[in-house]
Amino acid sequence: MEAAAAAFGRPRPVVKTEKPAGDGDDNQDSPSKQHLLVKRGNYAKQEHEAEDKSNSSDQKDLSCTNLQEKQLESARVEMGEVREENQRLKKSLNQIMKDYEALKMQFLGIVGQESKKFPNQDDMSNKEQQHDDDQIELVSLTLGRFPVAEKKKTADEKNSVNIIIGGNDEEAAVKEALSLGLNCKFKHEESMTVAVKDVDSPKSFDHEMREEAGETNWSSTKGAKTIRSVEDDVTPQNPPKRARVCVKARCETATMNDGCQWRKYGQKIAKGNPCPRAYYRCTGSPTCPVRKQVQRCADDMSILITTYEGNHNHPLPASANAMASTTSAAASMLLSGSSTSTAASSSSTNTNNLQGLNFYTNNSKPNFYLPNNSSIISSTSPTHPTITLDLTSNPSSSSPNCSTHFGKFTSSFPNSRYPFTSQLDFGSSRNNVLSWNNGLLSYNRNNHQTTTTTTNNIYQNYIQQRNPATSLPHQQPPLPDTIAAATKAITADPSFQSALAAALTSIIGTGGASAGPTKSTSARGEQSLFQLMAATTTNKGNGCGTSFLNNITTSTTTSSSPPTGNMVFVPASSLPFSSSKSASASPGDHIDLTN
DNA sequence: CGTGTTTGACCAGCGC
DNA sequence: GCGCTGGTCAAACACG
Repeated sequence: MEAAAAAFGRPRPVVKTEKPAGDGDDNQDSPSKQHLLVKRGNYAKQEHEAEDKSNSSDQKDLSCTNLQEKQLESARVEMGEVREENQRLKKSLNQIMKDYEALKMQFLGIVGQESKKFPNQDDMSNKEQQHDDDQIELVSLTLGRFPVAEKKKTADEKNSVNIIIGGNDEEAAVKEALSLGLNCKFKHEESMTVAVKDVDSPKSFDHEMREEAGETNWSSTKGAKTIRSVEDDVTPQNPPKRARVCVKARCETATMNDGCQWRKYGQKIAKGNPCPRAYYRCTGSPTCPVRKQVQRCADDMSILITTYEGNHNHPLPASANAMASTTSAAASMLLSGSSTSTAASSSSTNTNNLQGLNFYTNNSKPNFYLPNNSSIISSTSPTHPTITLDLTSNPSSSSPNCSTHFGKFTSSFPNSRYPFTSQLDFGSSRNNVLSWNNGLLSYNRNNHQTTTTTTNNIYQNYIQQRNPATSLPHQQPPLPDTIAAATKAITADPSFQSALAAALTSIIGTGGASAGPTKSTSARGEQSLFQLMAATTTNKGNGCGTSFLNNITTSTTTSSSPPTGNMVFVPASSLPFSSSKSASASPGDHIDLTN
């Protein structure tokens, strides 16, 4: 209760009032505490003075005793007031929790309706499906402090997805793990099923590749293919949409280190791409349905495209949780946004306000990243949504679209009737710049909306200093207000935060090396970005491990707060990397958080 | 010996 | 029906 109250930035007077006055309390953490302590100190002082007086004169004993009694009485009265205040706070918190529950139920209802709109396929069932039916995992989107998040995760284990956004209030400095709501539970079937063995995987995959590189040779002829999805439980009445989460990032190693344990079970040479596509299966649990495909971009070998499918049905380490959160959140966004595909077909920019989570879809804006719309449209089979978190900033890419966007959060929801592609263009925000440049991921927070994006990008300066020969990412041209607004809203989406943060985590975790889909990935006890950020920010006194993430959103909506500076992440690709087969060692992990 | 990788074979869906 | 393709399986192999 107290923790929850603290999470909402409320003082906690009860603790102090419960203690007897004058017990030598040296705790002066919070202003409220200090306030109470001062009061108590005054009382104690008065009492002490009264005692002195009583010692000096017996005649004054009676009056002093009366004074003490009065003081004691007043102290009791004040304690009672504090108790009342505490009760009010509790009531307020209870009301908030009730509101939250109501909103959550509303959200679940909306999600359920959304999924019904897409009675997609998925007649397949496999050996692992039954298991999943019994054990639908929870995916925790934790952008805040982990301990509570983990506890909550274990508490309400099934069919739930927790999105915990750390509070950004003053109480963040409190040591105890606090979690601030947005603890969204999704009915697994509907929203959260990221997973998915996208039948259409080849097409969407190829399509993304073509989008990225402007390539046209990639095979996109194949529609839905083999459905061997193991993961998602599919009820015949309400088959879930299949979603895939594709993360693009510059990575020189075999795979991105996302914290999970992966076992490679296959490799194929996909048509049109000389680079083989590797298939990995999560080994965190024997029945874990999560799989991922790893393939390098044909045009830019430095770009690693990792496609995740499925939800983990086992506990994940914090670092792995991040990526799981990414996939879940991204898929959630995608699936949520997909419901608006119909509307999106008639408008260039569409807003889907999902329980406060703004989701924008865009299907026709030329500015948006859809160089090859036709392939989506030509899709005849009810394909599956693919959301792409593009953290690559490829100045040298042959694709003009590539060069004009720092980071693209692209989701394609191919639909035979209402195909659309939504793109979250990180680079379009004038306040935030998240970009991969030469393997360096930079986040630039600029709270002054009138300021251009890159002017204050210390990271870019840093890049230039480190590698003057390196060309800076393409300057983001001014974008229409609609896009900017969409970007703002998207970046304000907790799901987006989660996806973004998790992607960052995965990339940074890749570290110099990592990658490895081997057992060593998690054996090293790698540290997630969140943890690193939490430690860093806490040490700096921000007191909130999620301040970084919060900044992402708050900076887009507020211009009053002073700029907090830039954060520069140096991922693996910019560092010497090992070419070992397992590529598990990550000595080069380097995170440079500069303020 | 256990675990993970490699790699050819196999399966299934789709287009012609 | 056939071929192509993506995806998976599983035996052989490698590694610690």
